[in-house]
Amino acid sequence: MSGTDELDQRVLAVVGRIPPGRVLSYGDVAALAAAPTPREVGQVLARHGEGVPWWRVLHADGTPPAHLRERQLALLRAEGTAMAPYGGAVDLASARWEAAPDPDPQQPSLFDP
DNA sequence: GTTGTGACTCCAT
DNA sequence: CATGGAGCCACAA
Repeated sequence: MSGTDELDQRVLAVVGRIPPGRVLSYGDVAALAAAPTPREVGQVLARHGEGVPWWRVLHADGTPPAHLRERQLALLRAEGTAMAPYGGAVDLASARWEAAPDPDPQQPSLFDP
């Protein structure tokens, strides 16, 4: 079997469960999907991104890739995503999705006073 | 096997 | 704020 296929599935799974109005950076997706590098996330979305909300993934500074800039911003704005004051970028501080690193039912809560 | 390219990110200048 | 370089990994020619 090929690990790359599994990687594709993991990346698509992570992107697929980003809720509307929320976003992640390529680096975030890479970390959550255990991708080797953020670049690979972009490659996966370029190849198989048709079935997932790819527009909820952007650069680490909240700006979308140049070739998708207009379309992606329009989609994000349509979902009510928190935009930066100047527009043209997402306010990551507000819109960044606080995803659980891994929804493990076996994993006890780290917060246990 | 080498080289160029890409939906990345970080750091220095 | 703009540029460049390095680190990074997969893929096509």
